[in-house]
Amino acid sequence: MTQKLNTYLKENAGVTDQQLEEISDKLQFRTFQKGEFALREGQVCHHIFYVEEGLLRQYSIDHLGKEHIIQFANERWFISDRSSLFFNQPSDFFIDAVEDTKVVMLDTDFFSALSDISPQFRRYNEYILQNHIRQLQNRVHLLISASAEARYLDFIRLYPDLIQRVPQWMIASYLGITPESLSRVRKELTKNKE
Amino acid sequence: MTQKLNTYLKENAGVTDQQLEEISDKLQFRTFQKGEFALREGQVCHHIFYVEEGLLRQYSIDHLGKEHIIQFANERWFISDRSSLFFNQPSDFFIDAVEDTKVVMLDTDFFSALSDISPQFRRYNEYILQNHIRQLQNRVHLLISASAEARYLDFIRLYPDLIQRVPQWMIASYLGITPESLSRVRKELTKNKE
DNA sequence: CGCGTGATTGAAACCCTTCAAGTTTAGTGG
DNA sequence: CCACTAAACTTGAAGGGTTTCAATCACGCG
Repeated sequence: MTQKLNTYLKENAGVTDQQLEEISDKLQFRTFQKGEFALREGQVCHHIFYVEEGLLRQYSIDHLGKEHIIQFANERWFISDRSSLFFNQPSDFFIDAVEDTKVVMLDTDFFSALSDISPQFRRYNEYILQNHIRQLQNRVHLLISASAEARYLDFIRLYPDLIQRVPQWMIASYLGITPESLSRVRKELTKNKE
Repeated sequence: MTQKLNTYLKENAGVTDQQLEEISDKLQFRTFQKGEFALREGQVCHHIFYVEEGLLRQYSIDHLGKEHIIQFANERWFISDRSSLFFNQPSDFFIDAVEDTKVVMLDTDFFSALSDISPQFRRYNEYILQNHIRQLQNRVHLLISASAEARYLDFIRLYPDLIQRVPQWMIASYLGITPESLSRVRKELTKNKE
């Protein structure tokens, strides 16, 4: 058992060492090099990835070959195609490494197994899901109501650390605009600061 | 206990009559007339609403006074501001009735209480949450990658019944476009069919 | 009937995209 | 450590999709 996920679950979800022992067979460890795929379109997703170090992203490629980034996951975040995982369907998405990344791969039933033996984790799991819903709802709200500039400002407010680590064109893709547009938005913003 | 939620939980989540008895104090029944509010911006949301009959919508109003619809909920759907409910914060949203609507109002702890006494419901609750995430992810994906026309086509594919029940300007608001744009999109579509 | 709400249509404006070119940055091999 | 190259970022001009504003039309309801 890795130290980090261990610590994370003990601190945040009140999971005990003994409980972690019981389900240790549902874990694998891996590293992905920058650019390496954790999931490809068409595959069924069999794991939830917990990022110990590094950065993963989930994205689709449309019929014009353009990438659309659904989610980033850096340290202490879970990422997965829950659609594919939970409903056992081929994924529409890719997941790959933006940086060299160390992950823990959790089996499909890791969460339910841990839920069965730990009521505290059960609540924590619900917290994770509710939080995910909240975040997605926020994003939908921004996408239907806010300009490119407002969305960018929200992004840097929410994920200030990612700005340093993610190339600008990926942020543009996450925001649903072109790299050129983001460049111009940033130019405007520095202008107004002076 | 209303017949409909009762039946729903028994059929979909394997909940027993006895279990339903135990938590019957966490339920209230209400009707909302068309236009009546179930939740206003600034209030803390204390319930999850299960729609037995009718149609609710959740939306925000921006600084220009424009409405942005986050979600519709018709028969057999749950709706709530989970952000406000789960994290006990004032809501950014309104929920009101698009049609006269009969609902069951579930207390904040209804779901966790039922989860504690029914492992089957626990899994069903997780299913609901996962499904919600899947739906929201899909919507984010459409919003960052698809044109107004494509988003509208997706809407009528997913919610064919709502087309009949929801005024066009609300659909536009849900899609993140103006009523005028939606009108033009529809005009184009009928043209191409001929 | 007349009023209000929702839907449509047109013209101009605006935001963002596209395409193309140029500049900067980062990584690689000599 | 420099030279080279590819990738990322910037900038400009033209175009497209969507919005805005205003006017008109359609419909249901008191």
